[in-house]
Amino acid sequence: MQQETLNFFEKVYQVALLIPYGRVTSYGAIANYLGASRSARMVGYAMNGSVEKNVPAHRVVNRKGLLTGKHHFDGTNLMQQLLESEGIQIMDNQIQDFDKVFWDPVKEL
DNA sequence: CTCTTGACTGAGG
DNA sequence: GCCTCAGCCAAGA
Repeated sequence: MQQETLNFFEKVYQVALLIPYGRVTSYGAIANYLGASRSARMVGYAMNGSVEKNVPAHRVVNRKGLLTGKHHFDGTNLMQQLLESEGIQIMDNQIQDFDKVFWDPVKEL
């Protein structure tokens, strides 16, 4: 489903939308899937419009499983609550059992 | 065209 | 294992 017609941002959105319920992934994983493993920052940068794109950005965290992007939500623990509502355990902005809930688009797709 | 910004990552101390 | 530094790349001013 690799459409070169899509922009980098839109590709990020597409992958993010494919994240299964109760799973999470990292910016680097998405970037790697897009063939831009060096552009992990762009993935997060693209998420600025994730809300408008209906993208589950709360399922996307950094490689440590840390909710680094929670600032970009309502500004509170909204991101954490969304993840917890999906069955993901979070403690101190850090996903517990990260390697268990981790979803790698390269391997899964 | 140049400079700045950033929801990142890997390597080194 | 934690902290710091540097590299990387795209978009906006």
